[in-house]
Parts: sequence; structure tokens; C-alpha cells
Amino acid sequence: MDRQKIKEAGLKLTPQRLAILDYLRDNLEHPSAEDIYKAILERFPTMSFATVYNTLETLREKGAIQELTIDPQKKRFDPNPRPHHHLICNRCKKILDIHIDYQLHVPEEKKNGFEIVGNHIEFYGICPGCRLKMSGMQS
Amino acid sequence: MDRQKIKEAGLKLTPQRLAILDYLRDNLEHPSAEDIYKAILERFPTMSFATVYNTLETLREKGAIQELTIDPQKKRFDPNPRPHHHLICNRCKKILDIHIDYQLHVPEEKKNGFEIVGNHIEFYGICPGCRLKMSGMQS
DNA sequence: TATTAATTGATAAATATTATCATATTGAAA
DNA sequence: TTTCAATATGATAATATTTATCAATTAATA
Ligand SMILES: [Mn+2]
Ligand SMILES: [Mn+2]
Ligand SMILES: [Zn+2]
Ligand SMILES: [Zn+2]
Repeated sequence: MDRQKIKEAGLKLTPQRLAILDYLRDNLEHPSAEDIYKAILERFPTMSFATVYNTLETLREKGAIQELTIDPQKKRFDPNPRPHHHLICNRCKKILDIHIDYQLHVPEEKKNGFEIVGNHIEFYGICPGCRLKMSGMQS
Repeated sequence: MDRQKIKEAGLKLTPQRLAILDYLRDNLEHPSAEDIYKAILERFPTMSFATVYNTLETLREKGAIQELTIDPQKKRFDPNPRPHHHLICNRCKKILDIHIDYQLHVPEEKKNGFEIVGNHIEFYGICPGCRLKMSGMQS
């Protein structure tokens, strides 16, 4: 989301918002609110944690980002609002994009009257880094 | 999980465990820890919330249940440990099983070195109950 | 029945998120 | 530019969920 789009969404152009959006732009790490807060604190020491949450919620409302519920411990944020899938490392919780368009048809008789509007696939696995650490230790 | 299997897993047969397992047996609602606690309290007033969490974690370790991370607010528990997919109502968070075996192939070049061990599809939608409530009100 | 290792339950602590609200800032209008 | 109202921020409290601690209890075995 650029300055143009922020205004179009009826949002004020604050330094905090710009810092958060700047941090998220092209970010593929799916950071948590705390990740974002800590990263920005270094260059923006007056940033409040509450503002991070406020801003993320505002951006989500406007459809500029999405909230991921993949990590059981905390919400993770994705600056790419377009539907795509994810691969998560069971060990370190690293999240990677999977851009593949699967055709997931659900026959009417399995919908139980639901109106389906979307889907999201979580792939589970072990990342290369964790695999290395694991080989050479037990369990 | 029946009495037989509990013993085989090296677990003691306590009334609390039996109550929780009994509540979960054939339960298709994917209840939260609190749901489980409240339901059992009625018939088992000495049950502690900590015991619910302890028991659920023990059962998960033993592979008897699975923890779902579909609901952003809280963990939900599924007495069916076999892989299957879910359909969640965006409005009321009701969760339904989807038993369909999709073949989700990920080409090597999109795995980024990950070793993929499983997957889980979340379908999003609106349940019949919520659809009814929505027709007749705005937003 | 005695023993002991596992389990429970009370409670504190940790973690993550949301709410509150006085103060500050933005953007538009004058 | 200055003024002003709506919006946003930041400090902090409150809430919600989950995990940790540990003394007391209980299940299973001998
Ligand atoms: Mn993503
Ligand atoms: Mn299920
Ligand atoms: Zn990893
Ligand atoms: Zn619903």
C-alpha cells in the first residue's frame, strides 16, 4: 500500500503507518505484531505497541494485509492480501509462500448448507535449517 | 480412545480423563478447552481447568486428538486424529469436517528445500444459521 | 495394604491481544 | 497561514488464553 492508496482508503498519512508499511513492503517473513514492533523500534523509538496493533487491524479492515492463523502461538501478518497458500516449518515456525492454484471442489452434499467463499492450504514440513540442526541430535 | 488404549499408552485411568474422553467421543464440534471445561463441570464439579489443559496436551502427545489452529482466538480440539480438512464459518466460527482426499502436489522447485510432511485445508464460508440471520440485516 | 510414580487442582505467571482515554497530529477549510 | 475537527497515537489497564508451579491426592502395582 502506497501513500496514494492510503489516502484513497480515507486514512491519515502518519509516520507510524508509513514505517509499518515500509517494513512490510516486499516482506516475505510473515512477521508477528511483536516482530514488527521490535524491528521498527530501532529506527522509531517512540513507536507504541498499541499503534502496531491498531495499524495492523486498520490495514486488515481495508484489505491491504491479511492476518494468518497458522502459528498457534500468535497471529502473523502477510502484506500480500491476495489468496495464496503457506508452508510452515513444524520446528521453527518459519512460513513460506506457496503460489499454486489448486482447484478444490467441494461437492454440494459435503457442504452441509455452507456457502464457501475461500480456502487456504497449510503445508507442514521441516525447513532446511531445522533439518540440519536435527541431524546429529536425538529426537 | 478407550480404556484399553489409555493403558496401552501408559496413562493412568482417572475419572477426569474418562470424563474428557467421554465428552470428546464422537464429538464433531471441535470444542475449545473452555467448551470442554464448562460442559464437564456440570457433571463433574471438582474438575479443574488446569486438568483440562493437561489432559488435552497429554492426549495430543499420544496422538489421540489434534489441536486445530483455525480459530484465531483460541485453540480448538478434534477427537479425530486422522488427517482431514475443515470448513469454518467466518461469522460464528462453527467448524465442520470435510473428508475429501485431495492430491496436493508441490513441485520440488516450490519447496525451497522444505521436507513436506502433511497439509490441512481450511475452507471459509458462512453457515446456514448465520446466513439466515444475515438476510434481513445490513452489513 | 503399602509404595511410588503419575495426576490433580489451586493458583500464580506468562503471553498475546484489546480497550480506554488523554494528548497529539493530520488534513481540510477558512 | 491559522484554525479546527476528526483521527491517530501512546501510555497503560484490562481481558483472554495458555502454561508453570507445586503440595496434596490418587491409581496401579506389588
Ligand atoms: Mn504469504
Ligand atoms: Mn475435524
Ligand atoms: Zn525450521
Ligand atoms: Zn455461522
